[in-house]
Amino acid sequence: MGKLFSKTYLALRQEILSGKLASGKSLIEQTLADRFEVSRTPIREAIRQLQREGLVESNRGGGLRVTVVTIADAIHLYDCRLGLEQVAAMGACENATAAQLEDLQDCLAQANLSDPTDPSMRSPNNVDELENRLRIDQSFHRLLADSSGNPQLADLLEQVFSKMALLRLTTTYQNPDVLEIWAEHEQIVAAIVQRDSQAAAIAVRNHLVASKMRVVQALQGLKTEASLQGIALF
Amino acid sequence: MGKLFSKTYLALRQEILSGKLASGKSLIEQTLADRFEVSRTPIREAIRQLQREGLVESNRGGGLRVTVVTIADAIHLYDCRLGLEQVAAMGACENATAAQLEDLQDCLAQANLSDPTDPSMRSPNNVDELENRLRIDQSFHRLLADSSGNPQLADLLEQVFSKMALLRLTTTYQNPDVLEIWAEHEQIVAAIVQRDSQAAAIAVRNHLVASKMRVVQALQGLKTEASLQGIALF
DNA sequence: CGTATACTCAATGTATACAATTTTTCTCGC
DNA sequence: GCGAGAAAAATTGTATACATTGAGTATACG
Repeated sequence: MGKLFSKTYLALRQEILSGKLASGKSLIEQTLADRFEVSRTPIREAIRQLQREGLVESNRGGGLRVTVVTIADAIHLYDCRLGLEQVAAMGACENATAAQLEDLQDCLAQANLSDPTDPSMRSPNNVDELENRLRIDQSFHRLLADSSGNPQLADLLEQVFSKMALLRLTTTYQNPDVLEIWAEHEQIVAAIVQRDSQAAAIAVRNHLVASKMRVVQALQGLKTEASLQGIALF
Repeated sequence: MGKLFSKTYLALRQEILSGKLASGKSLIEQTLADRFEVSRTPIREAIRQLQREGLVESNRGGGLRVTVVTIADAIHLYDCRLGLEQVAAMGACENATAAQLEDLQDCLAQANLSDPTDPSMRSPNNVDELENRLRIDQSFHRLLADSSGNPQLADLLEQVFSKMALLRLTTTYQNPDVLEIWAEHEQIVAAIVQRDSQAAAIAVRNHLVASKMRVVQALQGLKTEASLQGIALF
């Protein structure tokens, strides 16, 4: 029952999100078809879907490639989130169901579980632990988007998140402090629970402005580091 | 040099935006292929692109159709714009080039040209004139998005605009007063010219909140009107 | 008469062959 | 050696045939 294109879509997506297919890598239909042992047709369909999600973009001069996210893009994406997630938070104050509020709180609980005041956990060198936290963070923001009761909004945010996921591939491992976020998340949830949309919007704004700053700093750190080694990152 | 799929894409897009292919109409590859006298392959490519733009969506139960925009969707889309365009306006205050500022002002001038205090022009029964104003309005908002210097943002807004264009097919002709907007547009431009991002954000907010209200009222008018006639609009 | 099963048909999914186009590489003349 | 131009290869675009799936219909059986 599993359509071939959806299998290859999932596989490709996984490879992109895991970095196995690096940012900027150009996608050749025949090559992929050979690798996945299907014809070009399902590959094309899979690529189209990835294009819709923003994980694949067209190379200048024709051809497709895995989307490249530059520092400038990162900033721009954060600004998009800033606009959209404030609206989402206000929507959530009006429309979040009891179940959704619980889910949000569960998310916080899960995060706290792995984030005691133990300083060794604050900046874990453990990659699994980091990935786990990232997953929870993504869940949180996705949950927030869904709670807004605005599917159009959730859709747009999903696209932004996809591209940010690409970004994190290069960033977060280098910058565990990005995970100061949980106190900020708690403020957001608190405001939503109280159905205080002004406070929620402000909390989201604070969170995203701070996150943006953290990430940009991390990226610029990476950049100078890379340029010292003569690596062209962006 | 014109690839077939781009021709059929343009044709299909035109038909959708002009209403010739009505909202909700389901798209059958073979049928379209016959009509445009090409094979199914370019049709599929064209449809995928339209899907990316949000003009085509998947029907529950499989199959694709021209996107249906309900009243709820209209509200949701306005909320998305509210978030995104405020950010756009603030970005424009920082990044708009002299040329872009001029373009924005030209846009206003063009609108005023066809909007003297002549009351007969205020609610033109002239369809061409209405379409012209709509075009100018779209240009204005697109220009605003571009002036932000944030391509990601412009991209997201473009998607929103596409769906709104579908909406206007049913709405605006019935509701010429929607075009009270120009005074509001002037405030936006004034703020951007002065590089006052707070004022710009507020002006955008005012404009979109008002527009949203106008459109929702118009839609609800349509709805009751239609239900009186036993027509299921949404 | 109702229901379940098999059939039919319409639509999409997949493979493949071929065309058109673009890019690369090779060679020839300078 | 190097640039122009032609041959070759690689890549995407298009057509078409066939497979699969799913929805609807007819039919046979209880």
